[in-house]
Amino acid sequence: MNNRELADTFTLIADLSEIKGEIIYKTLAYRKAAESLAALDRDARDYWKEGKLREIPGVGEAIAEKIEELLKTGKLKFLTQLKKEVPPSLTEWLKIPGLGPKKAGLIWKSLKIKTLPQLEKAARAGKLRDLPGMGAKSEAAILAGIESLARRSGRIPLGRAYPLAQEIAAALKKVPGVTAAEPAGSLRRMRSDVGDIDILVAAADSKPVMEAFTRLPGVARILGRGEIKSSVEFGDGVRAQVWVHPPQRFGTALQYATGSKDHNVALRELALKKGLSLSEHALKRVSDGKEILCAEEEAVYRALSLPWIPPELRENRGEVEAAIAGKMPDLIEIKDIVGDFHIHTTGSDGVLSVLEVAKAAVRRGRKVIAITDHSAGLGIAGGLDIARHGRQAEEIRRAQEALGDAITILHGSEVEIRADGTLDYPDEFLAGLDLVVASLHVGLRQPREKVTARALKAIRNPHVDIIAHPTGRLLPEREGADLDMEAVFAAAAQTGVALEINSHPSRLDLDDPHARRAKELGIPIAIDTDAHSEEDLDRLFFGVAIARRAWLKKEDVINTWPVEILLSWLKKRT
DNA sequence: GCCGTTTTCGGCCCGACTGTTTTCAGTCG
Repeated sequence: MNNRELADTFTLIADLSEIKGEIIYKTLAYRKAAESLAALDRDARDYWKEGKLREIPGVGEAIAEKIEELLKTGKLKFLTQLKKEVPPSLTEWLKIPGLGPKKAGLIWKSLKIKTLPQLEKAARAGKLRDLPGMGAKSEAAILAGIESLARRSGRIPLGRAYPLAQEIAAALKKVPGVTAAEPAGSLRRMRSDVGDIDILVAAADSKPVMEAFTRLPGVARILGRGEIKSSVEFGDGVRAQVWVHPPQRFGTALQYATGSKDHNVALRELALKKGLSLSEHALKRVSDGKEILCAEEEAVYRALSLPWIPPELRENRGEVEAAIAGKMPDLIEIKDIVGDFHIHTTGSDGVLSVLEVAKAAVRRGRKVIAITDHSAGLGIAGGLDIARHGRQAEEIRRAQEALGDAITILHGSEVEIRADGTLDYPDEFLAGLDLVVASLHVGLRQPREKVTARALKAIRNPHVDIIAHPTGRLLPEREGADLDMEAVFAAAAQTGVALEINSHPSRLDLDDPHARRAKELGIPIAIDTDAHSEEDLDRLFFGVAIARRAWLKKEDVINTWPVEILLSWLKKRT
């Protein structure tokens, strides 16, 4: 049972407990443990083996015992019993906007129904409106919620949410009286997926903002509309909400709305120690209740004697402590990146020629790129056989000649790690390439031992320089391979191979907890675009954001190295 | 159920919004 499955199990326990009517703080504790497990940088199994389960935040005696039972047996007696008391199918209902645990429990107990289709039938038959505390409107809201559920598919990948948030913010900035409009929430923290889109607006009068917001193109449904907050749902099921605060309090509001929840809790605690109270609306002195107005977010942190903390770090993973100690990391920035070592061309499944993609890279300030088309084994992508590599070498030579000093073009390959663990090209051929990226695309569902062994074999091949998108996950749906990441990290640390943060929004792999762990172990990190088109080159931005969430500095990332240093690193790696 | 440089017991996230209410409960973030 991996971390994700453990986290899902505790989320299920929390949902069922809530419907059962268990005291709220118990369910919160299960949720907190689930979040911690999902964000863990190492396998929970390792913590267990080392007897350190209780070092995981939110894991105490009872939850540690449950984790142990799950790891040992794959089952949990407590959960089996709970499922007998509360039908697990009811958790489906909780995904319906506007229907929470209390109403779910009420409907289940009063009407003796427990599935989504039964609920829809009951709502259509008008059977919900007569239940205590409910009426025709709640019944209609549940029906609308069921329909919206059919359109929505859980969390929204950052790659989709980010441009939409920018559009909304741009539209609201044009409303008269608006002095600022910024995305907040997990999107501003650049999480790889977000639940919804939060926008914070500074304006003295909220009415025109709410008016404009609820009339944005694509809005299918207005979920709520108030003076401070409104929320809408777009036709594709994505939900967005806007908060409007007066400009002189914008900093406090933006800080609050950016979160994370845990970061804010840590800040509030720090504020109290300094005799201040921090809330959504204001920063106040406890002694006399006098408000410290913060129009800028920096002012909030300054009032707490802290440097401004970049949003990507605000996950309560030590950033508040680092800020207090004056040890904020100097995070990598997009301008630090000079190289891109994972690029496709028309040689395989890209749409640009070598010359075209090289020119596009020059326009973006890159000094060195590696052309890494797929190897022959990935037939679906039209991978190159060795003969075609000869022609590509010639194409690269001509492009290099045309561009001169503007950029260094390396001849590389994204070589397939085959299902049996061998690489797609013989070692003699790999040795002749400038740079070798190795990837898992096939056999991702192999058992842990087998798929891990394949990755380790590639890491230990002396010709491999970078392992691309190590887990092979695809957002939002496909989970990565069941790799023993600690083993992968140990091997990478030993051989000095670089692990990639793939910038494509559907990958973002390594994720930030893994990238942070890799950095701790001194493993070089690559941030590449895996570009198949010109637009893909601009998505480097997402990869850098993940690196920042992983606390990476410029020097941790090989794409920032001056060309000579990079070349000598490659030379040493054969 | 977790957690502690105020506490090993008694706190824990709280405010906006909606609907069903006539003062509040449930949901959401």
